[in-house]
Amino acid sequence: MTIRVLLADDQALVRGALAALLGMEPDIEVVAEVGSGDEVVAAARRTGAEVCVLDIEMPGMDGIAAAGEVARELPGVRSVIVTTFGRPGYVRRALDAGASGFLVKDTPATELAEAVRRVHAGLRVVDPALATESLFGGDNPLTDRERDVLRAALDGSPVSTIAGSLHLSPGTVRNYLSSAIGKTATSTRVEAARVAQQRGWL
Amino acid sequence: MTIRVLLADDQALVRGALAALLGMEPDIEVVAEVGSGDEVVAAARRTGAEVCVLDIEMPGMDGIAAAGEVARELPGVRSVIVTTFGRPGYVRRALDAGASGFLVKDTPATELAEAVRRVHAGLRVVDPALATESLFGGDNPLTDRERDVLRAALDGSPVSTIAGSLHLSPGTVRNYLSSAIGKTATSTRVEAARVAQQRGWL
DNA sequence: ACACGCCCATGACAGTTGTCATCCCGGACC
DNA sequence: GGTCCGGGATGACAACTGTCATGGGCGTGT
Repeated sequence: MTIRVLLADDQALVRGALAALLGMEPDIEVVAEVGSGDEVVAAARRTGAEVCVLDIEMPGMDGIAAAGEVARELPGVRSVIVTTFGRPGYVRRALDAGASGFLVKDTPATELAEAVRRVHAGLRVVDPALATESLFGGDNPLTDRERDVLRAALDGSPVSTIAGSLHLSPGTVRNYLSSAIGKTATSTRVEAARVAQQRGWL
Repeated sequence: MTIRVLLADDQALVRGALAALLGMEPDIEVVAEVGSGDEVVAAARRTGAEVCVLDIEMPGMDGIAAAGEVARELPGVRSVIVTTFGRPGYVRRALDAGASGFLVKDTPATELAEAVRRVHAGLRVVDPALATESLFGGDNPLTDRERDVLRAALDGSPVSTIAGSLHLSPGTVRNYLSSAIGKTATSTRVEAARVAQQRGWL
């Protein structure tokens, strides 16, 4: 009696490699592999997956959103988030969305299978270093609009462009940016956007 | 008689997964795994690796620099670059440094082993889509100093900070930025920095 | 010797950005 | 009803940024 696992990662090589890694465990069987978050629920339902291993950074629906959809649509199916970036805000968002596990890709390869087993048994698994950091790191102080303008400011576009894409007045955009710069303790909109992103606030 | 492979990737989980993937091939043996570019040559020499599979994005020495060191220090040992980002400039730089292969992490998992075999046999392997793009994408038009200021401008720091960290006059920094903005057809320093990075010009 | 390109700098100018005060509107909460 | 907070906006001001002209020094080719 094996644990049926679904794998979601947009990088085919990494996806295949993870499948090979998990496939070496006698008690684990990879029953589905998908390359985007949108396909997760359908594939999990079709193949009867019991645990979903989800990357966050994917085109279309990201791993956190996919975990949320899985939790709503397929009760009993658990999710483990596996991601490159150990951003404090991600952990909170992932667990709130209904994920049961959270690992960063620096963790030793042997621990993935162990995490899958634990999650399958109904336990929660969170990278310990990240767990404390996310508790201490505090909450997201940004308002909805501040997040919007920061996302639009990430690539360094001028205020006029941001205002156009959000259908706001340039002056309003500058107000939100100024407020976000204050909350992130930075001095330019791009610094504020990067800091916010690194903390998982966007 | 198997092909002896060294794996370098800073993400332990991915590294282990790639090892599992390659380990499934009967004619390939993973003889070393390292987490940074600095360890590559020593580990390759110690274990008698014949092919090095190198990620570009690593702390310390990156995969391209490591491939260059391997080519200089261990003639006969070949390198395959495996990276997340298919940036046109990377291909050129990697091949110039002495790498024999270049793959992006979107490629199907089955092709990695095949690439290792080809490279071991003395052939060159380059992702076909990227090969044409890098030929057409043209060369890096930036001067050394322009690259320096763009790297320092990536996170959105104000000119005064960039000038301080490079020991240059603020006016000089603005001149280089202005020139780089022109060459990248952008309108702010951060846009220029991001465009240059995406093309592998930094 | 000369031209060329890169490095480094200064000064001036217009345009953009960050800050602040101030306003209006609509919920939510006491 | 009053207070607070978020969304949206305007106007003014100082600081920063992008552009351009102009200068000098240094190394490489012809």
